Amino acid sequence: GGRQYLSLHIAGDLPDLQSLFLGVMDHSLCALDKSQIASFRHSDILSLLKRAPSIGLAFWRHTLIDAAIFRQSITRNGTRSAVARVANLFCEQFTRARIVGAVSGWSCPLPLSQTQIGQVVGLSIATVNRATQTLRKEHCAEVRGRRLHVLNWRRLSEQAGFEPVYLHEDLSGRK
Amino acid sequence: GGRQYLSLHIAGDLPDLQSLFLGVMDHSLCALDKSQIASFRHSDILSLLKRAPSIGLAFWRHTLIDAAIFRQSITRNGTRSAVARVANLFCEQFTRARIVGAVSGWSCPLPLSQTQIGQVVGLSIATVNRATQTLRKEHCAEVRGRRLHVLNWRRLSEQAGFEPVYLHEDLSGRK
DNA sequence: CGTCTCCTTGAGTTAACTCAACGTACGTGG
DNA sequence: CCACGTACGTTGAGTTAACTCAAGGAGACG
Repeated sequence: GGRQYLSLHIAGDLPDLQSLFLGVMDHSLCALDKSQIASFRHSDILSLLKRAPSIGLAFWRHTLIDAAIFRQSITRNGTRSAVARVANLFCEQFTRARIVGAVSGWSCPLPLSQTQIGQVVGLSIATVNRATQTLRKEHCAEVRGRRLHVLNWRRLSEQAGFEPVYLHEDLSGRK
Repeated sequence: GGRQYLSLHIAGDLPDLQSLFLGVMDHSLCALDKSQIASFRHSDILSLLKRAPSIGLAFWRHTLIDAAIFRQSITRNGTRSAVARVANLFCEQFTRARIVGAVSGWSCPLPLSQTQIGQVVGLSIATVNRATQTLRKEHCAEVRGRRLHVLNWRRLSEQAGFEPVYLHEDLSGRK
């Protein structure tokens, strides 16, 4: 029943670690924005990991955070209303952009059409449109020119039920 | 908006690898069936990984499969109808049970009430009830006494749109 | 100027939800 | 043995949130 976006990657992500250990890709990647792509031979990575095991642990940690983001998608698209889903997506993208330093003022990149937002949060385009309008009218957030502008973070994250723990941005959490 | 189950673990799974590298748990675990729990000190695991790095890679691979299962949950709960969601869950549980040898004949454990199934696939109990009845009437599958009985695998997996690639059961896929 | 993509809006339909009630099986305590 | 409580599955009626479909408007671009 239609396309489903599984996750959105931003600068610095390693979107294809899966292929390192699993023979078959169960999904595909596509670029939504201007991208630079670097590719590495599996053999090179594996020998790097052998020489510097701590890098392997860091990659592994990255995988764990990806999984946490997937979990968040499940709860977001599970029980919540349309407005809450869209608001939650906005919160996540803004927070992740902040972590990698892609925020300027109260805005960050959001290279998604409303159709694509719908494919992320599992809603039809009409519903997405009405939800974004609600958020705009309530001065929570708005999208202009492929950028997300946060107007009132507190209200937005309340609408979203946003709990950013799962992003594990506190790098000192490393043990 | 209500409880949301994120994933179901079965015998042999390592449900808490996350805590190894991330300081905060963003979710909790609960037992749905009789369970035996083994716990290990992080320090012990880390020193084991140092001595035998290939075990680390195997754990990492496990994490990647978990992530693949999360992705599948996202598509399952995203665009599909109630019957398709429930059927898909049944297919996944049956296949995973088969991989670990927990299938006897055409049945496997399914220690979930209809309420809990709803919390997995994001549906109300009434809808889950009607969906399971549909599957039963169409002789696809039925649940009796906390066990899932598959009556017609082909029809069930068609209803489910089930594509088991993501479970990566082919261990030779390891590189 | 035409075309394309995207956003917007309205009207009608439907799938799923909510709420409430009832049946059945099972276990427990009197 | 019976009375009771509890958990779970089942069913019906009414409501609603989201969907579908169709149309129109704004902006970018050749």
